[in-house]
Formats: sequence, structure tokens, C-alpha cells
Amino acid sequence: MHGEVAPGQALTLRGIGKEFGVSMTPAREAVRRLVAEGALFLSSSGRVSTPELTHDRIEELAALRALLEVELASRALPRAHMALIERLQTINGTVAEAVVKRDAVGYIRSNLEFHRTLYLRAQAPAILAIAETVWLQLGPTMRALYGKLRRTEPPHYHKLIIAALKAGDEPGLRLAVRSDVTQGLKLLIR
Amino acid sequence: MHGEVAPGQALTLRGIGKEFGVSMTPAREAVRRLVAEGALFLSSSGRVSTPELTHDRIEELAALRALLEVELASRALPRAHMALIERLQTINGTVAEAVVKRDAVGYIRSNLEFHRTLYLRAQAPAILAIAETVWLQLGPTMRALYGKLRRTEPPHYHKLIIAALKAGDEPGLRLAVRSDVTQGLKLLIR
DNA sequence: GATCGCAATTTGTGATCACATACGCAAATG
DNA sequence: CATTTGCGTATGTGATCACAAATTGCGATC
Repeated sequence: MHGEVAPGQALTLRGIGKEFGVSMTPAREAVRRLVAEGALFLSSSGRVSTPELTHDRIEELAALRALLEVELASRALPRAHMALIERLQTINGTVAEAVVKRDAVGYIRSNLEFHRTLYLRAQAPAILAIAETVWLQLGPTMRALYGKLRRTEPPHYHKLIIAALKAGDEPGLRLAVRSDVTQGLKLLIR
Repeated sequence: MHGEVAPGQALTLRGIGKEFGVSMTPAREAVRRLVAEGALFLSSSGRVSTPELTHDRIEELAALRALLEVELASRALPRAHMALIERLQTINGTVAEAVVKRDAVGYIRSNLEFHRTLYLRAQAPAILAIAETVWLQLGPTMRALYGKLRRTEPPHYHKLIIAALKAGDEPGLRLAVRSDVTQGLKLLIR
């Protein structure tokens, strides 16, 4: 999810088991779960690897993020108090740090934490769970995306999200979230 | 997914293995996958059962169906030719048969086939896959829903969906799909 | 008659094994 | 030098086992 593994990276059950000090059995169960969630790709011969997403697939996942996260933000809006907004601003500071340090994993991780913190307020665990499986599927690709970004400042749309939350502006919030989750991925589908 | 198992039904690895003539290992992997997809509930002690959904959870899953399936239908619309519409009408006949026979599983199965047939035209496998995991989560609950329905004719909204497809009427299609997937579930969340 | 406690049994977990298959590398061939 | 063939090895699969934990059912007790 955090882009620690590159797209197309192959994994073996024995390798995973050795890495975490367990036998093949728990490694198999973990791998099967991640395959079911779309986070790993299972070849016809049973080999597993992180997925290499096609442009079409990235477009779909971007559309899914937009659909799901706009809904989550909209549900969170009426419950977003000042304490939450302050927390979001703090996390946004962490995002900025990762940007200046050019820390891809740290950037992805704190960026997702920003979103998750907001969406937790939506009190919609089923929707959030599905949004997180989408993040999982995009993880390796997001790392590749970061390499193409030549950014030096934290994401502009995060500020728009916070402003819309403060103002209680639902249309503005929906637009800001849609733009934020769509913007980056657009770089990858051309 | 088709409501063959009632909500809250307990399952054991050895029982599943015996039922399908395999050892515990494949049963474990299948169960773990279904748990990951939300189709089965895993208790803290490791026992698995079909989920008993709360009203809040049903409301969320209904909202998810609306979000995802409206998008899928919208994407399918420009590709929906006459052959597809005729196929949908045929399936709708199967739905009607299941209704008169009071066959819950047959009704759920053919109803979902109606939707899947339409959505396959959307050429959006990632979105469809997620919609299907939502169906999976609702399976046992849909069976309970069917018991509360005193219906004697096929779903009205399917006809509206077909009419909107014929007319190329996207707003009408979106409304018809949203109504169709929401209507039934509403009975359960009160 | 209801509740509590204990024991027998069921159940999930992690490990290991045998086996079939697929992969990768190197040698051979054109 | 490129392509193919063949072999050794790595890898996934399904089965089985030992063990710990939890559930169940029965009997005792109040």
C-alpha cells in the first residue's frame, strides 16, 4: 500500500516465510488474502507478484477512488469538528516533510493517513475498507508515480479540502477530494 | 452470493474439507479469501461464519451498490447494442419465473445475472470485481430479504433500465439503476 | 429448575513432507 | 551469434500431524 514494493516484483512463499520467521503456511494465507484483495497478482502457474497495472486499470482505480472518497468525505463533513481539522493540518505538515526529503514511501504513507483520518469520521467502515483495497492495488504504482513527480511543495488540494471542511462547503469538498485523488494518477495514464 | 447460506451460519475447516472431498488446507485458503472479501466473518477465536449484517452495514452496502452500479451502467450505455438488450430481456424472463416459483436462490441468481450482463459491457473489470464483492457480502442477507418480499411480478425497475438503454437516456438509466439496487435493501434497514 | 464447573471433544494454527510442475540457466545446434 | 533443447532446481499444492485454545455437553450443586 505504501509503495515499498515495485510493480512486477516476484514473491515466493518460502521467501516470505523466511523473511518473517514462519513456515510456508502463514505465508500462503497472507498471500491468498492479498491476491483476493487485488494487491498481488497470481499467475496461472501459481506464482505471485505485485501487479503491473495497465493504463486502463489505473483509470478505473482512479475513478473508484473518486467515487468512494468523495462519498466518504461527504459523509465525514457534518461530523468534522475543529480537532479533526487541526489533526489534518498536522498530518499535512508530515506530508510536506516527506516531500522535501524526497521520501516516496513517507509521502505515500502520510498522504494516505491524511485521507484515512478524514474518512474515519464518516463512520462508514465498509466503504472505507473498500477504499483501502483500492489503495492497496495502487501501492506499487504510486511509487512509480512519485518518481515522475517533480514536486517541492505539499499537495495544493489538501489545503482546498481543509478550507472546504472549515467552511462546511460540501460541493467544494467533493470537488477538492475528486481533484486530489485524480490529479496524480492522471500523470500515469498517457 | 446467491443466498444459499443463511446469515450467521457457522462453518468449520474440516467440515468444508469433507464436503468437497479435500483436506483442511484448500478449505483454509478458500475461507481466508472469502474473509478477505468480507463474505465471511472471522471471530476473534478463529471461527468463521456468514455475517449477520447490522442496519448500518446494510445501508452502507446499499450506498456502495448505488455508487458502483450507476457508474458501471453509465459506462455500459454507449456500448449497449440491441443484442445486449435482448439478452437482458431474456434474463428478465428468468427472473419472472423465479418469482412465480417463489425460488429465492433462483431469483437472486438471475437478478444478479441481469446486472452482471449489463455491467460486463462497461469494460471495467476492476469496478465490476468490487461490485461483486459487495454482492458477496450481501448474499446471506438477500435471502432474508426475499422472505420479506411478497412480490408476484418481476422487478419494475428492470423494465425502466431496459427502456433507458433503448432510448440512450443516461440520466434515466442512472436513476433506474440506483432505484433498483436501493429499493429492496430499504426494506431491511428499518 | 437454573446455574455453575469440569472434562471430553471439536477446532484453528503452524510446521513439515511428498510430489508434480514450472522456471531458469547452460549447453548444444543451426 | 541467436535459438532451441534439456536438465537441475526452485516453487506451489494438498495432505497430515502435534498442539493449544475454545466450545460443548453433562452432571453436580444450590
